[in-house]
Amino acid sequence: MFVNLNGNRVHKTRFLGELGNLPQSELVLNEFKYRRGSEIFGESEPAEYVYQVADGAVRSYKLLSDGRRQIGAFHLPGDIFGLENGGVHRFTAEAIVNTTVRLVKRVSLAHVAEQDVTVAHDLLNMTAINLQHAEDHMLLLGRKTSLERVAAFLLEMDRRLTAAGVMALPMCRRDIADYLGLTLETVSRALSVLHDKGILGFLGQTQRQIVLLDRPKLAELDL
Amino acid sequence: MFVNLNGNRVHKTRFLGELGNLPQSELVLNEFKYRRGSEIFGESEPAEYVYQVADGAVRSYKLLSDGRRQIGAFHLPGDIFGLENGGVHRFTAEAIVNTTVRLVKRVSLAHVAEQDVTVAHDLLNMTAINLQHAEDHMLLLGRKTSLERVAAFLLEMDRRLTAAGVMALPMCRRDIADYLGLTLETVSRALSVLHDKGILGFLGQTQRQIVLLDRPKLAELDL
DNA sequence: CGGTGGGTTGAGGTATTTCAAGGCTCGTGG
DNA sequence: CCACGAGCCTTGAAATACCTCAACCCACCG
Repeated sequence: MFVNLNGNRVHKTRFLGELGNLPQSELVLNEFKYRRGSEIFGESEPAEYVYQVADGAVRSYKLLSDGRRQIGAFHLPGDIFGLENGGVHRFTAEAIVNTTVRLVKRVSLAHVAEQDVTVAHDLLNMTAINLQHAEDHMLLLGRKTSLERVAAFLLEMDRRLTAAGVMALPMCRRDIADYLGLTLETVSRALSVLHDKGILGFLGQTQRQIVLLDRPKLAELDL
Repeated sequence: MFVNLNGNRVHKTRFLGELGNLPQSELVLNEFKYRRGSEIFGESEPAEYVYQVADGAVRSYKLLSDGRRQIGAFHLPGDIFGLENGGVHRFTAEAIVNTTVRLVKRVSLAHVAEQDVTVAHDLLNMTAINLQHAEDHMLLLGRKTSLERVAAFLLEMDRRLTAAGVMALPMCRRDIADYLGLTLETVSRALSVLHDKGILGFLGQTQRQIVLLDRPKLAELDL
């Protein structure tokens, strides 16, 4: 083990799951740790690696020149991100909390895909899943009210990261806002409304741990 | 030639371009005509065919239960649409004007892709292009002002369909609005602003033919 | 302990929507 | 050939959902 320039720790491991049963010999790679807030890759940088979240959480986003930010996706343990068809990243990716990622060299993956049809198939599948998420998110961003957006967000997170009834959100209100095309105040108010309606509850004082008390009512708000 | 249930005309032809150099024998298929406003396929219908616009224009959109609509993309001559990785359409597609499409059976395409690596590659490529468009559109929908959205729309259409300096938009203001996450009035006002600033001009009384007089200024508004 | 990084809440401002009126074009039918 | 209605577009005025600005609270941490 050693330490890289960002103070992030590094050691060897193997890529897991989702990419079919890869011939592991081809795809041994590094495991990396990124500190809360540090950048994993930048928009328009050459895409050298493909990443998988081992532990933690990642946001990927685009910026406008004046600093407005749109988060396109949150990546949670098990998720693969940074997969590009062209050679260039189209988002910036940052660790939301201290995060461990596994990575493979993009070219070696492309190489394997040429040999192995199932891997090529998996690549297409993953791209299609990303596309579907983006399509659903366009509907949310273009046409839903703030309450509907927050409800949809909670349901998405509930689906993806609930352990035993409690949702421990890794991201702050500003991240949620930039994901939903709102301001952090509007997100906060929408959560308060849902809380007042008895649809959700908070655990602890941190406001990051949420319990969904009435999923059906939340689903009604989604549409 | 014959006429189908919708009164749309049909005859035989061959699929063109974009899918590499397909072994054409495998992919002979029908050419179809859809009348202005008619549905080509519906959301969540099984995806039997993949389509290419030969002539005309198509919108694909999602609806919320109360009728709010988000158009995810416009398809212009040469564009392929209705390509699904799963077996189900995730948008409704409608002809904006009288439109001719070519179509191949999805299964036969999948079959060819299994044999031919370059076709599989093209499929991934097309999905990745759709993904990129959706990602860019999320930024627009989540973070841009109405003027920026309309400017971006004009630049996109300029790039995709300008013939000799004049842009003949096939879609109405409401379609543009539902694409940009705005109301038709807001789109109309934004166009008026751009017109007043001397950035664009109208041709004829129809307001569908637009001339970009100052592309650099328009690009500034995009960001 | 004081500062910093979240988070909530209130008050006021504003971009966009909603509602409404009017104009133009085009197709249809008397 | 003209009248009429439907569709499309623009523009104004009023309403509103969301944003901005600001104050305050709390937890955490050097």
